[in-house]
Order: sequence, then structure tokens, then C-alpha cells
Amino acid sequence: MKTVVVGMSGGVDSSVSAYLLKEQGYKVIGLFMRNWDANINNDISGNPTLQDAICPQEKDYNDALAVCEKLDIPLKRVDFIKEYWDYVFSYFLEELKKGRTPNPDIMCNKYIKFDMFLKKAESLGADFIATGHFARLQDGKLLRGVDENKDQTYFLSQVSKEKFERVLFPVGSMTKKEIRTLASSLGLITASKKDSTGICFIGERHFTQFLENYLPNIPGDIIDIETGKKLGEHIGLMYYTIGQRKGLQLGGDTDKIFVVGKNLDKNHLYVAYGENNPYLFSDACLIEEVNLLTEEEISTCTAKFRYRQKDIPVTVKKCGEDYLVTYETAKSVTPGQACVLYDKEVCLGGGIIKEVYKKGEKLWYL
RNA sequence: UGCCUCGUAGCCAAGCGGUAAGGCACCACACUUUGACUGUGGCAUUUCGCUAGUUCGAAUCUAGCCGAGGCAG
Repeated sequence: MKTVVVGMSGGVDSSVSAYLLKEQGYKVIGLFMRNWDANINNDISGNPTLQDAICPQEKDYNDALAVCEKLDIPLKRVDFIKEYWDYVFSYFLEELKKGRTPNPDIMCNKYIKFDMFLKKAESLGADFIATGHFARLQDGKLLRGVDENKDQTYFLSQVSKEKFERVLFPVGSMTKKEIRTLASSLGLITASKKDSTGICFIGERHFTQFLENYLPNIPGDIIDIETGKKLGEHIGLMYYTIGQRKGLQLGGDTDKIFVVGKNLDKNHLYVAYGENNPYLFSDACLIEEVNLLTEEEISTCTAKFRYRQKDIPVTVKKCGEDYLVTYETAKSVTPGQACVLYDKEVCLGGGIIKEVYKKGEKLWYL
């Protein structure tokens, strides 16, 4: 009998995952992870649950425990608070300081869930680990989750290929609706629990206030990139991402205003009018830290530059350590975000967007 | 100083006697394991610079005042 350690988050997906594995005849052990502590991590300002009698993680643990008791499997717990800070959150802050838009959840999967957690599971005697991700593994390949609205392969793109040999995604071939229906019929208390959002393990935060706990905000000018005119003032470059519209507190025109770039030296935020403004578009980007999930050479495939964005056709070419990804046109391609490559259902891996180009020229304003 | 124009929510801006369009911003919700994007809804009835009139009824007409421009000088 093979042993599987399931990452129990206290949500419905991992609850059903544990059930399915048990049905399939595995010896199942639940493992609850706690990677964030609001007090230790100074997560004070902008934290909506700070005053709650029991913190959200404790509620989640209780839910996970209730599910495990129902399924008659043991539940253990482990803390990676320091590791999460060192490998995920520090990276997150460093990237923000550089004016980029990091994706902490991608690093969380790479360093915590599919590394630290995996090692911990092995020490508990695991042959495999399992999570409630919406993704599938077939013949060593990572496939999109069947529920295309919930597919999470984007977040798994930085996990190295060999890790997946010891991973199971039991709910990857189900839709969210099927999962909830099954959970409900089993009487699991997580059946109708709301999907969690926000940074994984941290949760929803008022972004501006949240960051103020960690980074100094340095106000500067908001500049219309087309005229060079000052339109207003921003509260700190790290609060804005490319393509963002909300939070500029600028109005007065009939058209919408979007963030198109930043200048760290001058502490300027560049904006432009209109959702189809040329400054928002590009036709190529250079990606770094490329992690491939296939042995085969990649030339043409599809890619997405942000989670839940539609795939677009691209061509890929190795360029030293990095890869050059070219495409007809894409909007709001943002340094720091992941570019994830696909061949139909197969996730080929991806990289982190480093530079963005248009007509052979690097976009100077990013 | 004389003459002219203008003053509508945080911003832009319709309305020109019949009981305050719209856009941007902002807020809420939906969507969402990354900060978005997107969608839906809310958002001036102690109201239209202030005061006093005309009128059944005014942001819309009249007078004065205040304020912002402009033309004469």
C-alpha cells in the first residue's frame, strides 16, 4: 500500500482530494501547513481579520481536522513560517522594490509546497504528495485542469519536472461544481466553503495598507507618457502594475487612464489614455529563470502572460540563458509576472518576464 | 475703471422655464490561490457660486453681490 501525504488547506478541493485517494486505496495522511503569522510577520495594517477571536488559519485547521476525522485519516501540521518569509515573501518585496510585479504564489509552489512540504512528507513516509490543484499529470506531463475556469497550471509553471513524479492531483479532472457536489454528498463541512483568494497562506488584504507594513512609500509624479505632462501624484511606484486602472485617483476625461510604465530613477509613474493605447501593447518579451517541463525543443506554442488570461500563439527561441517569446500583439505584458507556455492541454513550463519589446525595441518605459 | 464671457458632485461636462444626462474618479458586490483587467450596482431632492425677485413652477428669466477669465486701456 502506497502512502500519500495530502496538503490539507481546510478548503473543499483538498478535502475531496483526500477522500478520492482513500477510495483509490492509498494510505492517506493529512498535513496542514501554516506559513504566515500575522503577528510574527508584522501583518497589521490592512489586515481585515486581525481582530478576529480565532485567526483564519485556525479556522482552516479546524475545518481540515473535521474533514480528516470524517474520512478517518490522521492530520498532522507543519509550520514553514520562516521558510515562507525567506523564499517567497522576501522575493516578493525585492521584486516590488525593483518596480516589477511579482507572483508570490508561483514561488510558493516552487519553494514551499513542492519542495519543503514534499521533503516533510517524505520524512513522514510518503511515496507521493497530493494537493487540490486544478491540474493533471499524465505520462510525466503537466496538463491543464479540466475545469478551464479554474486551471492552476499557471501557478505550477516554476516547479521542476522531476518533482511531479511524486505528485498527485486528484481533483484535476473534475470541475469545481462536481467537487462541491461530491463534498456535499459526503457531508464534508467544507462543501460550500467559499474559495480562498488573495496571496496563498496570507489571504485578501487591502494591498496598499498591507505593503505599508513592509516598504516605505515614496510619492512621486504621475506623467502622461504621450505628452510628458504631470497629471497627478502617485503614492509609491510599488503599488501599481502595468495595465492597472484603479487607484490612480485621476479623472476629468471621458477616457479611462491606465498605467503603462514606471521610471524608478525619477520616481515617475507613466500613464496613458484609452484601453487600446499603443503603449499598452508589445510583440515580444524576454523571459528568464525558464523552467521547462518537457524534453522536447519548443518553437511554436501558446502562452499566457497573466493568470486567467487567454492563451495567444507565440514562437519561442533560446537566447543565452533566457528565451525570447514573440507574438503578434499582447496587452499589459508585465516584468515580474510569469509567461507560461502551452501546447494545447500540456503545460510546457515557463519563465519570468524580464524585458518587453515592440518592433525590435525594448520598451524603455517599463 | 468701462464692456464681455463664464461659475452644475473630487474632475470633465449635458441641460437653457417644468421638477438635475453621460464619462472619469471613488465605493460595494461578482469574478479570481499574484496588485489586476472585466462585469453589475451605488454615487448632487439641506441640489446647480451667493442673495433677493418674476412665475403655478427656475439650474434655466431679472437685479445685486462674490469668484474665474477675456477685451478695452
